[in-house]
Amino acid sequence: MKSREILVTNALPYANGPIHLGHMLENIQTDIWVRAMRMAGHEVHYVCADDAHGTSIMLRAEKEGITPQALIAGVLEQHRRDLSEFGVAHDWYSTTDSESNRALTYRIWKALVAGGHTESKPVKQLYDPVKDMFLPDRFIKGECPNCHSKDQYGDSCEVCGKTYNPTDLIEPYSVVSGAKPVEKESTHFFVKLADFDAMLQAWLKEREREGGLQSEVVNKLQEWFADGLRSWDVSRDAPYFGFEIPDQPGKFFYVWVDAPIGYLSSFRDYCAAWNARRPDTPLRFEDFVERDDAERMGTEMVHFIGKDIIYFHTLFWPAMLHGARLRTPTAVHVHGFMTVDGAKMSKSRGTFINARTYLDHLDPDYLRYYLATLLGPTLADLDLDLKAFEDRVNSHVVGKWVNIASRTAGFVHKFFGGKLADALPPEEARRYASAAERLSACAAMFEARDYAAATRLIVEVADEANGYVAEKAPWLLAKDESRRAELHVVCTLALNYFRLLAIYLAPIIPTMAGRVAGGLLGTTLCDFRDADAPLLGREIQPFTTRIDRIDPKKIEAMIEASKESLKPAEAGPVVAGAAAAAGSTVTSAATSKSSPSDPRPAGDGTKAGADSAASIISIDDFAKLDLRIGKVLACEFVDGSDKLLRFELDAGELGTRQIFSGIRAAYDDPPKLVGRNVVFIANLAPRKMRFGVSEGMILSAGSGGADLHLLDADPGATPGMPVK
RNA sequence: GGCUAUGUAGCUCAGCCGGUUAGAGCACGGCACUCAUAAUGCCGGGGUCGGUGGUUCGAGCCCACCCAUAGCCA
Repeated sequence: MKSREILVTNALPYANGPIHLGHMLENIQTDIWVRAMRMAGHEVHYVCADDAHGTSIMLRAEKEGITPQALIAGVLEQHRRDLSEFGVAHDWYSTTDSESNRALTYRIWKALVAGGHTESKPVKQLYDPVKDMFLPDRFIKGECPNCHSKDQYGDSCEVCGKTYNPTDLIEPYSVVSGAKPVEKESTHFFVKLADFDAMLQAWLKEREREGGLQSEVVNKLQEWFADGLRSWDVSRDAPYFGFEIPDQPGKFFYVWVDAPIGYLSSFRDYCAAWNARRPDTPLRFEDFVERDDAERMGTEMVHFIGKDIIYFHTLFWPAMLHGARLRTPTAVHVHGFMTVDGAKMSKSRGTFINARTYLDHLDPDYLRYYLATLLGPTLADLDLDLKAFEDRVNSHVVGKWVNIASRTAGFVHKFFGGKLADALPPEEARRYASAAERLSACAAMFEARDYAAATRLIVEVADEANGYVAEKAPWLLAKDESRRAELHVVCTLALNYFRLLAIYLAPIIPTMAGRVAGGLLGTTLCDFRDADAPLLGREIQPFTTRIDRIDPKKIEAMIEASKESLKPAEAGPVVAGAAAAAGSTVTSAATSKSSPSDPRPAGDGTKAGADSAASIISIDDFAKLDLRIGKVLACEFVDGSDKLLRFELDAGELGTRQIFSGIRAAYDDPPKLVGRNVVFIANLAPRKMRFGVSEGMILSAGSGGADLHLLDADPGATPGMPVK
């Protein structure tokens, strides 16, 4: 198959609250897709960002007594950490409150203005006379005009379900100040969607035909055309946290204008960083974004979103792009929502689970696996049934898959010096080929986002593997010395079944699959084609990597902790909204503690949000680093420190180096690291520590704490070799 | 209220263009095995396919209406 170049995004989490399991559903779905497409040989760029603007953020920052910039910077850090610890491997994670996003937003707006696709007209809206601001519907409450329930929001009644206008409320009041809102007129700016009617209908049909849009999504959108596309109000009055509209002081872009543009500006920042590091193989932003370039290059742009934000992504977004002569999305993949134990996530039941709370108790790959068994290409909602979650992960992952290796590897070490057989006899070769052939269908299932089908197939083959082992009964063969060759073959095939399954499980449970396959077989899992031929004649390691079963006590503890976590957060009704939504306009228990920090740095094209991962350096800066391969000669705990490990590295021509590294939480068995090649900075100024002098720094990936992973070099790298 | 979806064994789901006794996994019961993290293998019980009516030689699958659930309604 021809290798494709794909820009992938998932919806931007709102920077007003922590990542919760609803977000994780989407991020996991997208991440599995990205990993699978890469394993199928395609080039995928996966970016995301925080959605940082809007009234909610502004008010929340005010309430906490900090600037909105400080608020979103703190949240951004949390979001990045939570997502990366779940194994969601965004290539770039930015924020919509960046200078590059401002520039792109302005460019698109100016193109729309120049094309005559905008208009302005007066709009009457409810206004808070005390706070001096216009009130979005969700910031007005009052008595429902239909059922007379008290304290209902301005757009719909949660008791009777009736939708209405905020002006219909009886005894309305502002959620912000409590004042009675008054009607006030203001000029708003609009995008004339009707200009794009024909273009959008054609685009929808074409995308549906090519599989870029689910037909139920296109069906749903028909109602918009049936009623005739109205102009879209894209402006908000000050005070508002967002981008001011060019030449219109006091008018700001509605958050939904610059949010999707954030996909592109995040990607632009990523391209800049990429090109600084790899000028020889540049990544051209234009090839993915400019209409003509994208068409010429055949690049794709794929969005993953929740069903709540369909129309933003399939009407407004393509219209804006088209109006600005930019490429439109190749695909918008829509998923349903997650419920927990059959009901909406509920704070009081403890089923409103934040990503962090989950991570405190359970391994992220468990959830990734469980969700994969449920995820299909439809908009149907998924239920996290906690009992099923426990049972299925324990049965499939541990009982079936890991068990294959765990029950056969021992024989290989006991009788065959840890080496796999050099060849398989015809029956076993046929079995392997047939399993590989059947599993190869997984690649297409992953691409079609039918992970449930892929896991079904994987489980089927795992069952077959266990059946094979039971049928051949290696424990009986082991008792008969004359049947050693047979035993060798059985274990070799079983371990190859295991490896085969690991390859196709890798997109779903990358950490577990990588750890087990790496630890036992000494192989990496990054290409589906590795499944074509079995691993033969190869030495394997003893089976020691445990994948623990889910302990139900940990699930209980997580639920308890989720109940706890909302207690300190009752800060008042900033916004409530549909709390279970997994899309981008989600708010929830406010647990972020942003430290007071400086406001936005001067706009110079670098990312705002003030943090390390993003600023751009020149090639010269990079050249200053002397990165080297070091072979671990010794590694031990450091007395008096619970964070540090002491390393002695063989640095080749540089001699030996002593380095203290704060990775003890992630590597609690230091002798195991001896013999490994690591990457370290050789020209870092030596630093005297209480325990001795540290002569460099060892590189590891991750967010800190137990989430740190040493970098490995492929065979061929020798101590002292420079890393460039 | 309108629209789009969803509703199949205790649980989570699969059922291609309507076609013989409706499938899987988990859970449950029995047997076997003891290599393996009480893991695995074999056998079994369990469903009027949300409801009602209709089209058809034949419907879980098509049509109508109803009920429940979810999301959206610029």
